[in-house]
Amino acid sequence: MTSGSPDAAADGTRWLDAEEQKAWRAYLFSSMLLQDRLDRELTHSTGISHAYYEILVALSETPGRSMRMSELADRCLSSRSRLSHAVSRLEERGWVRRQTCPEDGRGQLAVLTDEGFEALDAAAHVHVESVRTHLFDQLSPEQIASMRDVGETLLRHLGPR
Amino acid sequence: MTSGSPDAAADGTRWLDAEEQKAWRAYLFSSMLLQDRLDRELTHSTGISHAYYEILVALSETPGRSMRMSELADRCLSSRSRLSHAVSRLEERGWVRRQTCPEDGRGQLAVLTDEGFEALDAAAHVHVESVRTHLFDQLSPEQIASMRDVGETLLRHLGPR
DNA sequence: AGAGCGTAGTTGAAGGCTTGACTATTCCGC
DNA sequence: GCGGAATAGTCAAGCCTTCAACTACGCTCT
Repeated sequence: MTSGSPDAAADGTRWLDAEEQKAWRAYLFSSMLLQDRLDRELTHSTGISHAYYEILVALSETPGRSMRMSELADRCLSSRSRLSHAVSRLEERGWVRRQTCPEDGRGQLAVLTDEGFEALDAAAHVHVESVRTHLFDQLSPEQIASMRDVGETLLRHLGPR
Repeated sequence: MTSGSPDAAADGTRWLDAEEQKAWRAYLFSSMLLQDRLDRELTHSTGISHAYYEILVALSETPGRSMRMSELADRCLSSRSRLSHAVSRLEERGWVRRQTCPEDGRGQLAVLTDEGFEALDAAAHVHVESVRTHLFDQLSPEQIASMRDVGETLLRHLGPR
């Protein structure tokens, strides 16, 4: 919807003016295209989607290579249900296994297996190279700094759900 | 994967250093959270997902409120198959109808109905207000300008598939 | 005219995600 | 320690997306 007035209209809606529209669309489309591109390159050359990759990364970065399901879900910006399904599929591939949590009988630990670590290692090369090619190689140091600044500002607002 | 060296390692992979990691994650997580938030607010208060919204917007901005399927797919960053399914569902709701293209017998035109336009009109208020609240209200004019600049730079690289 | 090729769009099956309901376990106040 | 509330995780149904055919039409060369 392109609508007339730059600020609050008669109906109270604060429509976007033409410049704001352009800024918003450039941001939206670029982030969608970038995510799409990275996900496809990763999926096609390793068989691991970006969502699964994030799970493996999170586990690999933790001492013991294991994490509670809920914590893992939070880190991966995933719902619990989605994570549960994803871990089941990773388990089928032999990359992760479940283990009941010693401290809390309700809890489950997702543990990265050695096979999982190897798969991640292979995927990491591909993924990092993609991020460099499509993001860092395209931007100046100043642009990278602004990108981070904008990202962090938005995170402070969006982070606490 | 957090890996040691800042630049090209022995294996040739140009790993990200700690600062690059932070910049990349801030960008990725903020754009994911933002899209998720906007989509949820729109879906919950209007029953229209962001993907459908984009389709309706594209149609509404065109003279005749109609567009060829392929062109529509491109504008919505959608595959043809995905768009075809989506239009079928919008058709069931009575918001869009299909019409064979006069100039090219192979082609189909998606046409926005009056009901579709009304639904879009209602949704637009909600969506624009969300974008303001979660994006523009959070950023300074300088940040907005950088966001646009970064987005446009990335688009020039990613746009031509 | 007709063969062959490219383009436009659709379809169906397979798999992923979301929602909401459900089970199991722990925590807390008495 | 016991009953109720809260928390952790799973599961099933339904929707969405993807992939790979598949149909239908137009274009070109002979």
